[in-house]
Amino acid sequence: MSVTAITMIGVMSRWEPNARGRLAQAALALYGERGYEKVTVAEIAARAGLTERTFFRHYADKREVLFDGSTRLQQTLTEAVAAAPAGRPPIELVGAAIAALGALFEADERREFARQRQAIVDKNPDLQERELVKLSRLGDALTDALHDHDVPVPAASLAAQVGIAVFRVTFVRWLDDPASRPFPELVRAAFEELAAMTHP
Amino acid sequence: MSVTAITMIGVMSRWEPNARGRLAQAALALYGERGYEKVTVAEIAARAGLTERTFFRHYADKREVLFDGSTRLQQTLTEAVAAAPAGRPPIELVGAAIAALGALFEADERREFARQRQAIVDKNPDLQERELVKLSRLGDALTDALHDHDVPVPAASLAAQVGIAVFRVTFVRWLDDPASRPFPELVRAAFEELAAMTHP
DNA sequence: ACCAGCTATGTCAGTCACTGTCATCAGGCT
DNA sequence: AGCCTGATGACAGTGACTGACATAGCTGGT
Repeated sequence: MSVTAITMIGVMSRWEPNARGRLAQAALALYGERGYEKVTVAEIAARAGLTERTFFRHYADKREVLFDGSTRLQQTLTEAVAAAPAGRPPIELVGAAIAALGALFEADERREFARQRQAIVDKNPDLQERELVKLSRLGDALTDALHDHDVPVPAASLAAQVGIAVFRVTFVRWLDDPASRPFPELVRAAFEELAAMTHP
Repeated sequence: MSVTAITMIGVMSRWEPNARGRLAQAALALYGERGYEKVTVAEIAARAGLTERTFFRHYADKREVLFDGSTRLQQTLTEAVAAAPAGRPPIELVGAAIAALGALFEADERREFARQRQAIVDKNPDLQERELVKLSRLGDALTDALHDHDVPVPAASLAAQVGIAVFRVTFVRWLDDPASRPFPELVRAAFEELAAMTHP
């Protein structure tokens, strides 16, 4: 049993596997301990048992290591829109897509990871800058997905923008929720609030 | 007549005056000629007759030199909201505030400057990143201004987001407009489109 | 007129993010 | 065994940005 499940299942890599994951873990730990600015890339690489050069082969820059998940977020979002039945109102498509992100947030470790990550990002303007970009790209992807699903462009971009706004709010609530309610439930509640707000 | 009007009117500064403006002008020219990435800060400073260190005393970083106007934008926006009569619907306040930005875009040189600047920003992801941040902060400021003007928070943030979206669209149209219509006129037209879109 | 302080600038050394290039090493394939 | 490939290491270099200190010209008071 000295061989891990991953080693048995996955494609065997040479050297120590999962260099990318080790780098991300090391970065999160160090950023959390000393703050983003006071950590050098060389230190992250050293903690992961690698060199600085290798860090930059896995991540485009020092910030990107905290935003790795955004591609999976985008992918889940567009798949959910594509899988939805045709002819539904745009806001409903968006609601379903955002709720579908809950699948990525199920495990408790995920929430703990997200919490640490968010605490770091909230303390640094450069990281907030990058987060804005990621959310903007997420909105663009959502707009495209809606458009591919026969939603006319103006309605699509508006619905997508609203959807991203709801996501931001809901994500923070989910991180802070003392009752640990599941993410899709909070999404549903947020969209109901929104409906009540616009239909007095 | 060898003494310029500025020299006669303004407060005489030591050395050559307006170092900040010269840096901005040099940066715009060089970024335009060779692209943002292929220009060094030292080169910008040299063209302005200054040193690299002085550049960083005037601008926080290499990008910021292109985003100097955003503080005046923000100021104009909040003043316009504060000056509006109370009790009007939020979207109307926002429309008036965005239209008020036209005062900053009157002179033809302004349009030419904005055009050059936008061409540069559109070619570089780092600059686009910064632009997103500036627009986001503009939205925050607009939200605050609306809130101070007795608009409840949810309506304020929604109206502000919509306002920023309209601003982005209108600004591009204004830059490209072959008829050179004034900015506030285009803003009005955009808000009418929006109204028609939401009231079929 | 002199001195003191203030402010914008210059100078210099240093850190660190990021890149290009070449060497190396382990495993798979023939 | 020999070759190829993909991930890594080693190393040098560029350029953004910072901290510390020096200097020059103005400004105010005496």
